[in-house]
Amino acid sequence: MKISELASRTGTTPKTLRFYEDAGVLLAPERAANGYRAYHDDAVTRVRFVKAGQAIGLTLAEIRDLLAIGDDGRAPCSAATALLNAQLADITAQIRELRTMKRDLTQLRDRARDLDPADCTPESVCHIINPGPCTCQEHDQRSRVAN
Amino acid sequence: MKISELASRTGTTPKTLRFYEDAGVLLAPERAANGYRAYHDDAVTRVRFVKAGQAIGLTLAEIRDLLAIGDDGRAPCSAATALLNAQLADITAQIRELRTMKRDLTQLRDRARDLDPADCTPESVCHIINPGPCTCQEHDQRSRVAN
DNA sequence: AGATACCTTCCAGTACAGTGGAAGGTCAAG
DNA sequence: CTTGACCTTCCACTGTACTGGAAGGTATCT
Repeated sequence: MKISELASRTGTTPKTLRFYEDAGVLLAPERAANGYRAYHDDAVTRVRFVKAGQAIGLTLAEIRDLLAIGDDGRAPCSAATALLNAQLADITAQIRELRTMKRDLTQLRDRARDLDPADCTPESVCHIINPGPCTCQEHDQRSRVAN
Repeated sequence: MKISELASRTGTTPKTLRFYEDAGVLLAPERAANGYRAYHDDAVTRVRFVKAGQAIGLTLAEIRDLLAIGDDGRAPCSAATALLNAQLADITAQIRELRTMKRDLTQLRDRARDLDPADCTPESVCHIINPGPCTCQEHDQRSRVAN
């Protein structure tokens, strides 16, 4: 199969597939007499695996390492499990961080509703986003913006 | 105040402050006779504002635009509110996406517990991450692995 | 023969927020 | 007078996953 067929079979592009080869996630395929890449059917599986990995947030480097283990004939089970757990911890941390952000953002927005633009002074540049020494109570420990 | 003082007062580095100036979030300060940057005290406020913006996930470009409005003498209130709402929507979407990922990851991990490494076959490269047509029930509407 | 739709390689650029380092100027202390 | 700690500019690089485009070869259709 030529590169554009592999691309359409896997929902990607020839450009991306060549990039994956460079990145080491796809093995260099055989070449036809004319120099065109000639993929086996199992390349489809491999590309799908790459996409499955990406879908759970793995980087191409992580996917490449996992694939390299399989290519060596070893079962990537323990590496995969480790990655899964690391990824889970990572995602969980990211969610926590985003939730904190969201809470802050919501607080800021709710506070902005109660503010009169007339109160705007450039003391804190913009007291909507940076509730500094303006309308509200203040004491300068950076615990405020982040809270 | 010289650049390293501003840096230590705001918990950043001279390098970053020069970068911020290039990026347009910090105004070019006056220069001392020797060419050194000479910052006013309000630069501290400005840098803190930048950090407050970053803490809620704004990009330097967004922060820069907000600051430019303030620098023009206009109150950035409406722009700030709009950004806040956009940001809120964005973060919410990101959280949703991460939660989906987390659910998938958890499922994968739980399934991996029940798998025997002996079942590993390279059919799906790694059935932990890419539960393909292997040990388990599966049906993959697109023809499965023709390799 | 020409058009077109592929294919090849290689180089460069995107977004983001910095960081590293070289080459050189300045300043205070010893 | 030298040392060391600053400061200046400028250029390049980091990581991530591509994307764009140029220059050229190939295959197929008309």
